[in-house]
Amino acid sequence: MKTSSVDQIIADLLGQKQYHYTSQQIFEQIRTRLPAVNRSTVYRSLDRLVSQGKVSISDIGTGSLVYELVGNGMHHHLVCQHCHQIITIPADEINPLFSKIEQESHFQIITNHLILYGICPGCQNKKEL
Amino acid sequence: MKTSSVDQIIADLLGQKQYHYTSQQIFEQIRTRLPAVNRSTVYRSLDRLVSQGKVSISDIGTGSLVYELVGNGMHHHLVCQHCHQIITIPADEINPLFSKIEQESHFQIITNHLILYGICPGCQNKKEL
DNA sequence: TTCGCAAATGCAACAAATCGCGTTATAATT
DNA sequence: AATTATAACGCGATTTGTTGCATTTGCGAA
Repeated sequence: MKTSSVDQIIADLLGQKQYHYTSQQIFEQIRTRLPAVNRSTVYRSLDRLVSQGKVSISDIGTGSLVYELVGNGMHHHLVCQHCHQIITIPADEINPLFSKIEQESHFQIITNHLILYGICPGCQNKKEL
Repeated sequence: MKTSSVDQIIADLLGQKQYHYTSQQIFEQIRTRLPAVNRSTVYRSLDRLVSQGKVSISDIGTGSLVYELVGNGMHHHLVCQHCHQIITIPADEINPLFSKIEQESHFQIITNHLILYGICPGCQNKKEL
C-alpha cells in the first residue's frame, strides 16, 4: 500500500478539532497546505479513510454529509425534518444499544454520530405543514 | 396551499413498493408520466415531502441517498464500511429505543430506516485495510 | 367570474461529486 | 541501484444536485 500524504493531512485536520467537516470544508483546508491538490483526490482519500474505518460519515440534514475522525467522542442528534432544529441525545441513551448490536453481530460499529430524523413538538402542532 | 401533481406522483410511486429509491430513479420514473418535468422540480417536491414528514431519507452507503414513504415498514441495516456488505437488524432490536426517545423528547421520529456503519467480522480480520 | 396572491414550475447558470484514463511515484523485489 | 507492479494522482468529461429569477397556475376572496 502506498502512503498518501493527502490521507495523512485529512486525518490530522479532522483530529485537530472535536468536530466534523463537510467535504467542501476539507477540500478548502487541504488547499492551504497543498494548493495544487485536485478535488477528486480529496474525495478518493476520504473514501479510503472511511473504508479503513478511520473516519465516519453523518448526514445532519444540511444537504452535505459531514466527516469526522472515529474516536473523537460520541454525540447523537435528533433533527427536525421541518424546522431543522437540532437536539443532542445523551450518548448513554444510545451506547447500550450499540454494545448489544456489536455483541450480536460481531460488527465493530463506527457510527459515532447517530442522527435521527423526526418532527419536533412545535412543528407537530402546526396545523398544515 | 397549492396542490402539486408531482408531489402526488412521487408519493404514489414510493407507495407502490415497500422499497426505497434514489432521487435519480425517482426522476426517471416521473419522466415516464410527465416527460417534460424538470429535474429541479423533482428535488423540490422531495424536499416538501420530507419537510412534511411523509418521506424519509436514508444513506445506505452507496453514495446516493434513498427515499421511502414513511409507514412502509421499518427495516434497519448494518453496513460494512469496507466491503459494503449489508445486514438487516430486526426492528424489535431498535424500536424500544425509538419509543424511549420519543417519550423523552416528544419528537415524532420519522427515521424508519436506521443505518449503522461499521466493519464486519470478515474485514476486521484482514491484516491491512 | 374575475382578481390577485402565493405556491409551484421551468429554465439556465452554477456548483458539487463521480468516473475513465493516462501519468506519476512509492515500495517491494531482485 | 535498477526494475516492476500497482496505488495514488491529475485532468477533463460527465453526471448529479442547487439556486435565482421569470413565468405559470391553482386557490381563495371579492
